[in-house]
Amino acid sequence: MAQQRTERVDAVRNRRAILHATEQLLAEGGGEHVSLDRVAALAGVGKGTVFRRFGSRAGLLQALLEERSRGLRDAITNGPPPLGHGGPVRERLLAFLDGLGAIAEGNAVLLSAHEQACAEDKYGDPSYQFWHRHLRTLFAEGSPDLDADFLAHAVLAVFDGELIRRMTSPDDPRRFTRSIQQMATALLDRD
Amino acid sequence: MAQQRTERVDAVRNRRAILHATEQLLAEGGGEHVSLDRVAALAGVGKGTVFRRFGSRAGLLQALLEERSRGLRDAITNGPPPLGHGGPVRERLLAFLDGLGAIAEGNAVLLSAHEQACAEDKYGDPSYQFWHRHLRTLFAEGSPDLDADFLAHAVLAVFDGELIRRMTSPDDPRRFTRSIQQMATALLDRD
DNA sequence: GACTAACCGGACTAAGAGTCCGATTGGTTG
DNA sequence: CAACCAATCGGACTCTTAGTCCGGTTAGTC
Repeated sequence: MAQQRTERVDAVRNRRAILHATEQLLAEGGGEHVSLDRVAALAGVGKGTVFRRFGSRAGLLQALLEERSRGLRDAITNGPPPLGHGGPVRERLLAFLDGLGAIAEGNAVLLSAHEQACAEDKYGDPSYQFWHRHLRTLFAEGSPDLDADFLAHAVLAVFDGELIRRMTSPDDPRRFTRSIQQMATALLDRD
Repeated sequence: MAQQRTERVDAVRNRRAILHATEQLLAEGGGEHVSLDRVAALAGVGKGTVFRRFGSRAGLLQALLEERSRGLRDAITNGPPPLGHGGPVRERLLAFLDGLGAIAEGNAVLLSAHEQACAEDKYGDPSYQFWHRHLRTLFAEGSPDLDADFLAHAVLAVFDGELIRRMTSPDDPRRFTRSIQQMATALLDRD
């Protein structure tokens, strides 16, 4: 569990620089503007360093996304209800979608880039699997007549960067979250 | 409306050859196996010809997909209920999803390739807009309390090539369609 | 049969992902 | 402190693919 050998300080510094450069490029241009050449140049490191740290373009974006969502994951795993275990399904579902929706609304460009990079291995992504398991559990309890596994995929499929960008405007910044919360609760059994 | 000048026979022949070669490559390898170099070589034409006909990789896949879905579009626009206009919303929704689901299940690889190629202009695709308008109309009538525009996008977001491939097995070839029909009807107002 | 506009093909360019290896350096050990 | 070495660095290199360009060819017309 403990790291086998402490990471060298230059390695740590470079990893930070790379992540920071990636954020910056995402903020400037669109997600397609982030080539690894550019990231390396802006971070002031060589291209090889980027690949040694993150393995691939997909790995880099995944790492960034994971950093942004670690808090929500922790809250679900260890925190109190309604995010953590326990409490009524409806409240837990709303709380989860509120959290994930906020992350998505704040990182729509990153989300698009990640989708494109992970192309069709997105179902193997650890974060994806975590969200999916969580949703599946909630739907299995709250909507026993439907296909919970499918519903979990369906809800996650709506978290599309471009769709979110189109739905999110300054004067209604949470329309996406509100709509997906309405949709998800409509899928629960009516009492 | 009539074509300005009849297309030359070699042009027609080559277009057919290109589409056919694309189908064949999609069937053989995965969607990422279809490079335009390969398509041109297999079709026995030059690369320039592929681009002159279809404009881009995205255009080529779009054309193929449109060919597969023209029947459904026609049936919705001009045919009798439940696909065409008229009749109860629930039946129209089920009929539409049955049709679109069948196309998707039969062309999952093409769907994946198209998603990747169109990247993030998929909301501008004429077919997408057609399906979206149709769904939005149905939800607006059948589910007036929810965000119909959003629901239409949400349902279409689930038509993901990779997801469909994972859900479709020989001994339950229509699980995807069945599940999305259940989901969609659950989103309609209960009577 | 000649004319021309549309069409053909494949060499060429551009760009980006991922690899490789000689040079460098942080950390450790005596 | 000095020497050592394994982890790390960087950028040149390869490979693949989308898309462009233009000289040569041909289908359809008059």
